[in-house]
Amino acid sequence: MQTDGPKTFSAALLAWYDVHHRALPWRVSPQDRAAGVAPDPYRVWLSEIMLQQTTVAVVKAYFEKFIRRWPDVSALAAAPEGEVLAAWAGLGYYARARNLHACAKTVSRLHDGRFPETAAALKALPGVGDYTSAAIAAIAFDEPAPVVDGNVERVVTRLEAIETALPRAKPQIRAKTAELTPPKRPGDFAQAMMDLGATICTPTRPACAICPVRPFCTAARRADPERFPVKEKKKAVPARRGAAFVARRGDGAVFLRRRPGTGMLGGMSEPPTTAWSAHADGATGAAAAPFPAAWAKTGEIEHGFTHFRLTLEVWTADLAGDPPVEGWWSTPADVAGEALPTVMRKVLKAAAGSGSSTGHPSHKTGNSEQEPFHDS
DNA sequence: TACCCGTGGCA
DNA sequence: TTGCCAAGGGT
Repeated sequence: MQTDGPKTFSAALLAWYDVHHRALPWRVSPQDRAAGVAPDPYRVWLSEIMLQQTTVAVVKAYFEKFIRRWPDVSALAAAPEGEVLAAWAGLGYYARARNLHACAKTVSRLHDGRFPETAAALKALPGVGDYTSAAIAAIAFDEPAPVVDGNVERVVTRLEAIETALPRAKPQIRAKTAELTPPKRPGDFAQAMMDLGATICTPTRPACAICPVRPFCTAARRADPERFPVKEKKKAVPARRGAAFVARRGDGAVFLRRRPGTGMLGGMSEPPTTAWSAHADGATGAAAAPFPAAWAKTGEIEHGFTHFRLTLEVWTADLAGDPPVEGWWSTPADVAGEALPTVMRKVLKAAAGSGSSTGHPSHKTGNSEQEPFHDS
């Protein structure tokens, strides 16, 4: 006869986590935690915001960069928003960065630089919702709050073979998670659930054979874990079209402007673009340019957003003077540090080295000044 | 409630 | 190529 495994779900999961937990830059290991090392709420919060809908692999480098540059919440609060957005560029969902900065200022001023210690109080902060408030409360402050992210939804719907489709199943999942969460080590438990979802209870081909909580799992017993979670079908994403206008100066600088502070890519930088029309015949072409110049179409880029696919014509012109619109010249040395979202970096790449107007992204050749200088 | 909001990797 | 998915939140 074999020895009995742990009697409770959380005991089985935590025993597994003690051995197989992932080592992550923002994480205190269960061993260190047991030895009395307290997580830094600032690091927990920063990592949780970055991890919203974003992969661990991508977040690591951004997290290290932010911590080096802004070691505590007051340092982050003191930074200009533009610098935070520039550091965030490429991570996506830029409202997160604006809310991150707003939250840092709130904590720094209203809370004297210390984060609230309950899920309820944390949830009042900008950018901190149901998931993040529970995660911070559990990990940083040992509150047994139910932490439900996409991993937990998958694990729990499989455990219980929940047939209700998401998002309607959320209340049931949350209730079951609350029931499973132990009064001791709630932070390790939450992180263990997420590690389990990320490494064992994966969306496809889950590794049930080595799962530490298989004895508790209904879906594994029925041999159909991949059916869960059941989700509503998503609508097809529409296409939009527009044009971007890259003005270049003799020294290679490009002309940028700042987008409106809210909405799509809010507060981020861009070369001037038209509105992005849902119609294929939307205003594009040189006539749609923000100011007259010898515009030449040098390419097109495509970019997938969450709710539409964008095709952007790329128009290029060389300018002698300053354009009659608000913005600034960004030299080749400065472009890397601009708050340019990925879609706009694609535009600049498509415009670079386009003096011969084929539109094919090719490396710079240094002969990009053959268009007549024009206008001002 | 349903929709808005980025990006990159992978089957 | 297309769709799905990743430690969701705001409105």
